Amino acid sequence: MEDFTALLKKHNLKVTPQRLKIITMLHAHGHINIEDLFSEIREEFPNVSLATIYKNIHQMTESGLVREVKIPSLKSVYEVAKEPHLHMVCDKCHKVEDIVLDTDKIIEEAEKVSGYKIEESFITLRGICPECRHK
Amino acid sequence: MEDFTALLKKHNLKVTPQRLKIITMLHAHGHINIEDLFSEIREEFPNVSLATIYKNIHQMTESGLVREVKIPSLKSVYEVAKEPHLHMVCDKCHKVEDIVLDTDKIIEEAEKVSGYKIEESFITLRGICPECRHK
DNA sequence: CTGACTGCAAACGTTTTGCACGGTA
DNA sequence: TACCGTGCAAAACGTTTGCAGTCAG
Repeated sequence: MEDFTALLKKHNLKVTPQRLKIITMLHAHGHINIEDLFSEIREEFPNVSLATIYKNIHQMTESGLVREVKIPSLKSVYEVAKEPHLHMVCDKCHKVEDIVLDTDKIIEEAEKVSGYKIEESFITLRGICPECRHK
Repeated sequence: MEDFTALLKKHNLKVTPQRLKIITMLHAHGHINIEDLFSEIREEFPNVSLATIYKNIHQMTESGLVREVKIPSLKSVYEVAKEPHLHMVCDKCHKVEDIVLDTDKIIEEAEKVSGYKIEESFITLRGICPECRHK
């Protein structure tokens, strides 16, 4: 995905420089929290308001363009919505990575055990990343 | 588990009426957020302070007696720490339930794919509970 | 041209802190 | 008794809101 202008239009959001920058940052970082997002955007738009960041992140989240990811013991981070995936968090360097895995088995099992009709799954795995292990 | 006095002592926390009440509430509800916890405890201890709730929840979380559970689109809830389990959240009635499931397969698969050494997993499944489905 | 978006400032809700008093061990 | 825990009030945070000016469509 490269054309963020089209992405905004697809979600019925007007294309503004601030919004393009937000999506570009989310895409570049993979995952980023509000505070870091704000200070990075400030470098290019010194007058950008924190309120603008919040308003836009909420609009984008509601329109389905962006997703909030809640991770234990970390601030919420945001990502551009894409195919379902798991989150890996490193205990040492605190980076967040996506991995794609087939979760059908466990969902099916959970439905059987609980009687729920499951709509969505949120899986976060905590541990040590390969880079930190080899230090 | 019934003896909350012993549980507190085991975690090197002094036994106070407020702390006993907090654990009793967590245990009774399974999962509860700070706001609800506060108002329920107020019924028995009208002068209890919100600061006391926060301080104690933090201490209990740090000592490993209590766990925070972050759930998408809900406030954080807290639970008495117990064996590893998944969380089921109902989209309609918003209740949170625990289920115990074998997650070894998916953890193993994730370790293989990512190269991480996984220490802990956080799995939340969103859907409709049996009670809400049959209405 | 019109409605939506932005930046600013104020308001708001939640969580944390400092301190004097009281209770546990 | 010594320290830790409690309640209260104030402060600190993070997030939201209202509004006047500006910009995208």
